[in-house]
Amino acid sequence: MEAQKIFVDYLKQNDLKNTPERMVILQEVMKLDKHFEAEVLFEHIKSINIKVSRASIYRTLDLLVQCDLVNRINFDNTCFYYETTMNKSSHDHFICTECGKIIEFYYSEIEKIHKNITDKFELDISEYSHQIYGKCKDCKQKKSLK
Amino acid sequence: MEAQKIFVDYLKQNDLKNTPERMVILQEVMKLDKHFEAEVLFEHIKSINIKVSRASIYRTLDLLVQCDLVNRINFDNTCFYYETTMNKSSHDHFICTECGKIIEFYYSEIEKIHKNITDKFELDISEYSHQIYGKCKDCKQKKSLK
DNA sequence: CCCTTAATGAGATTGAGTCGCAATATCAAA
DNA sequence: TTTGATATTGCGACTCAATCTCATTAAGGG
Repeated sequence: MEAQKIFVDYLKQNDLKNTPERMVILQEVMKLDKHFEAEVLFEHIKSINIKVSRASIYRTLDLLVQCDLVNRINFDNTCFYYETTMNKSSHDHFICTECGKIIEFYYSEIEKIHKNITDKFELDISEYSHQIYGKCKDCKQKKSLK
Repeated sequence: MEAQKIFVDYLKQNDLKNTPERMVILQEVMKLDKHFEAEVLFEHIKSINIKVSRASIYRTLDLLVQCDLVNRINFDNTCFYYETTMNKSSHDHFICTECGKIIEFYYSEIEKIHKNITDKFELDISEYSHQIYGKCKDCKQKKSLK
């Protein structure tokens, strides 16, 4: 299903209004295929001469996370990062602490673990966060050359 | 090995000085058996009439993390949480988004995944972060009674 | 077209965490 | 011991993402 339809439906079902600001934000977010920061999105939208306030950026990103069009990820505690979920399967991230490079990975075991925990403790899992930090191949070699 | 000896050795090996502030912080941290916030530790130490500045709390916690006596965990992006590693094996956390309850869990598959990724991408993993969010058994039931 | 209700923008505010710097303490070597 | 190079401390100022306030504006059902 198309992202815009999902979002519009979500708004309607929750008595929220379909505003130009929300549509612009969705549209620009869907163009991004990498992880991005709220501030960067704000600057980007400003740079194409569309006026949307910082507060609306944050508020709308929250909505997009709630209707599962966007994931919010906490890489480094400096700020949240966002990524669209469309055409992407569940995945986790490796972050190189030297150069910032990000490697996405997927292991079905993760899902099995979550299923197991859900059953064992009778939980209702809504989201999860799994990041690995370290040095990537290149940075590891650079380091050892010194 | 005793925590204090590990810390003192670490300081010596890195040309860092053994100061009363550092010893007090270590001592108070080791008394805590739950996850705690830097600010709470700061207030606690102030409350027992020991004078250590906020900056020293943060700086010393960083050192304790570096010498592996303490883990730094990012639960909710409001702030970092810390926990001692002594007498504890590697584990991850489930955080109830309703009541804040934390369940610790361990699956050896996580380590296998990390080993696999390390080999595949030739990485050098230094740390990882794995949290699951949702409702615990109690909060799930409360919710469904409404 | 109205009217209720939600949304927006601008700027103030928050709060964890960091930084700069002068004053002070540590500790190895003399 | 005493000295001196260097690390550490504390304080307060600062940063910066994110949130909040609130007056104004807009959406959209009836």
